[in-house]
Parts: sequence; structure tokens; C-alpha cells
Amino acid sequence: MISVLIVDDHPIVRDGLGVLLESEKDFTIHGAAASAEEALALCAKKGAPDVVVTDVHMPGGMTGLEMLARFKKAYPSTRVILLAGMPLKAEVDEARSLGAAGYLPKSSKRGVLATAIRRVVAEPGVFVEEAYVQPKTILSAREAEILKYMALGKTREEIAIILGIGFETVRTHTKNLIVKLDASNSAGAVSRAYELGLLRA
Amino acid sequence: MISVLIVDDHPIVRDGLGVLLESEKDFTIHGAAASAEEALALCAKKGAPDVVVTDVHMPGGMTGLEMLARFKKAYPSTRVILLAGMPLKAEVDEARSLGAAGYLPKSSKRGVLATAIRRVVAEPGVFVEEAYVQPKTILSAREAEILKYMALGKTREEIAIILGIGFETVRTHTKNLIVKLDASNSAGAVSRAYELGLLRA
DNA sequence: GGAAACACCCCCGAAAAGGGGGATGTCTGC
DNA sequence: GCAGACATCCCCCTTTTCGGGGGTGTTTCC
Repeated sequence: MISVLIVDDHPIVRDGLGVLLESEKDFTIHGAAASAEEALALCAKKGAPDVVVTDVHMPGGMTGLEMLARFKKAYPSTRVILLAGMPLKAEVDEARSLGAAGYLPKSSKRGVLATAIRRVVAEPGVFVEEAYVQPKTILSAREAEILKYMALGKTREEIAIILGIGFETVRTHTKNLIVKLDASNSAGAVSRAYELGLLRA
Repeated sequence: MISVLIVDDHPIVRDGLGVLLESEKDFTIHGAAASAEEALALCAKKGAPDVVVTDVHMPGGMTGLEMLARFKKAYPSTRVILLAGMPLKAEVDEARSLGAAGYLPKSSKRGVLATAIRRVVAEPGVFVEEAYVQPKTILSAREAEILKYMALGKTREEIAIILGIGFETVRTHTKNLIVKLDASNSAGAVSRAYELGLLRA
């Protein structure tokens, strides 16, 4: 039996995932938490599960990536699989380097999650990742990435440092983003991106 | 048996909800669709279900509200229950006036959805709604207004002209907005506003 | 009557963003 | 091979925003 801890801020999603996984004979639900903090508290009390399945983006406190770091420190043997609406390359790479066991888009087809969970338990050190389709191909991978940091309120210089590229390059991308999203500034571009479903995972 | 059609752009959520509802003895899954368009096509082929459970916000095409209108026209007897991360009063009111059977936040506790489905089938004309939080209370009316124009990409000067107030006043409000939304600039504030459901996605 | 919230206005200086150009190399598809 | 998309970098200059202050007059509520 593989014990699984589910972390998501939406109870409906949480319960749905729980029932979905419980319907598989080899899974047992270790617990469910609405936030990273809650998940860590639960593990402190009940012990760690074999696998943690968590949404990356949660309002308020800790993100899935931060929680991942804490888990790898406190419970190195626990596998952590991250879920995101729209995985971005930088985020996936960061998750991998932080020791995540997998990174799946919520758009994964049915059964992918169950298969992934079994695989990360069976093969220590494996990193499961799904080829995902960008919902809107209007943005290049780089642009989508820069858009994300823009939404986080980072300045262009900060983004340049984060991505390890030049300031002028970030500038070029943001200029293109504003044009592509038919906006007139960063705030408008972020808004349009939300409306188009390019942000909010 | 109550037949239910599930509409959500995330397969993992869709499947989760499906399994969750199927675990109840009195539900049968009529189908699952990734978009409003797909849902309507499915109904054109297979006929309409008793109840449609749909996410309000879906990337790309039709929103849940638009789909609701189509459903009420084509299949007046089908009940439509809408799900949103953070229901806003205006949206809930619009849904009700469009003939929705219910509007639930995804933060509803387990079982609420199943109960709601049974209720809208048993009581024609009922509107099921969960107490929704209005995080808008953290913003004053003026701030909310300015936030809206900020998301539209207007400059502070443009907003001042639109609202017939001084540039410095707009500035004061935006400064307060950035602090209240825990952001560091306009783009970040707009992003946070979407996440908090203060702007409709 | 006073505290608190609100809408309104003002100043400074530094930082950042925006608009317009141009350039190079890679890689992919026809 | 060559167009086209992409990522990368650079220049000019202007406008806007940001962070830190300061203030006024209303209304509302205890």
C-alpha cells in the first residue's frame, strides 16, 4: 500500500483527488491538507506519507516549491509530486533540482497521476514530468516565463537575474508581451493574461 | 438516479469530481467535458443530463455563465450548478437571474456538492448558494474602482481624468492598493487581485 | 466628542517602465 | 537554402511609477 498526502486549497479538488486515488486498490490516503503549513503540521503529528501530491500555487502562505524544500529536509524519503495548471520550464527545473519526484500539469489525462505515484515509489530518484501543451501558443516559452515573474511583481532587472539573461533581453520580451497581449503596460498585460487563462495555475 | 455532466478544463479535477460523485449511489455520470463547447456538443449528441456541474472560469472560449444561458435555452429543465474559486456577489446574482440552480465556491466542504445536486433536482426553481466571502471589503469602493482601471492598463493620469479627480489622489489610492494587496507594483497588484477574486477572470 | 476610515490633495527624488529603433545567432520547416 | 520564429543583446529618449513624506475635510460609529 502506498500512503498519499494530498495538498490543495480547494476542498472539492482535494476530496475529488482523494476519492480518485482511493478507488485504486494500492493507495491509501494518509491525509489531506488545505495548505503547506497544514500539511507539515499533519506530518509532524502523524508521520510522513510515502508520497505527497500538492498544488504548486496556493493563496497566502507557502508555495508548493517551498513546501517541497521543507519536506526534503524533514522527510528525505518522502516523494513529492507537484501539480500546476501551467507548468513553466523554470519552475519544473527548480522543482527537479529541489528534489521533487514529479511535476504534472492539471491537464494530465486520467490515470497519469496514479501511474506517476506508483513510478516514483518504485524508482527512487526518478523525476516524472508530462509533456504539456501550452494553452495559447501565442506566447513563446520564454515569454510565458517572463509573464509569470511580471505577475509576481518582479522588476525587469530582477527577472533578468532570476533567468540569468540580460536586462535588455527581458525588456525585449516584455515589449513583445505587451504587444501580443494587446495591452499598454505590464499591469494591463497581466490582466489580459488572466482573462486568457495564461496565468493562474 | 440523477445524471450529472461535469465541465472543467482540468482533467484531474474533472476525473476527481466524477469519481467523487460516482461514489454516491444515486448519481450517474452523464459525461465529462473540458469546455462549454464540448459540453454542448455532448448534449446535442447524447441528450441533456439532469444536472450540469461546471467551473465558471475556463480559458479560451465560453465562460460558465455563457454556457448557462445556452443550456437554459436549449434544455430548460436541466439544472446548472456553477463552481468558482471565489464567487463574487455580482457574478452570483447574474447567475441566479440567468436561471442557474446553484453557485458554490470550490472551498465548499465535502458533501456540499452532492447535497446541492440532490436539492436542485428535488426542488425545481431553488437556488443553492454558499455563504461567500467578499474579500472586497479589504478595499474601499474607490480603491476597487481604481484597481479596475489599473487592470485595464490605464495610467494614473488617465484614471484621474476618467474619475474626475486629481492625479495625486489616484496616486494615493494606488499606493494603498499596492500595500493592501501585498504587492510591489501595479502588475503584481493586478495579479494578486485576480488570485483573490477581486477581478473577474 | 473623539477615533477611524475614507476621499481628497501636495512634494521630492530615484527608479523603473515604455516607445522607438537596430543587431546577432540558432533552429525549424518548407 | 532560406524564410520565419525565437532568444539574445544594444542604443536613443521620454514618461510613468514608486517610496517616502506631508496635509485637509467629511462621515460613521462607539
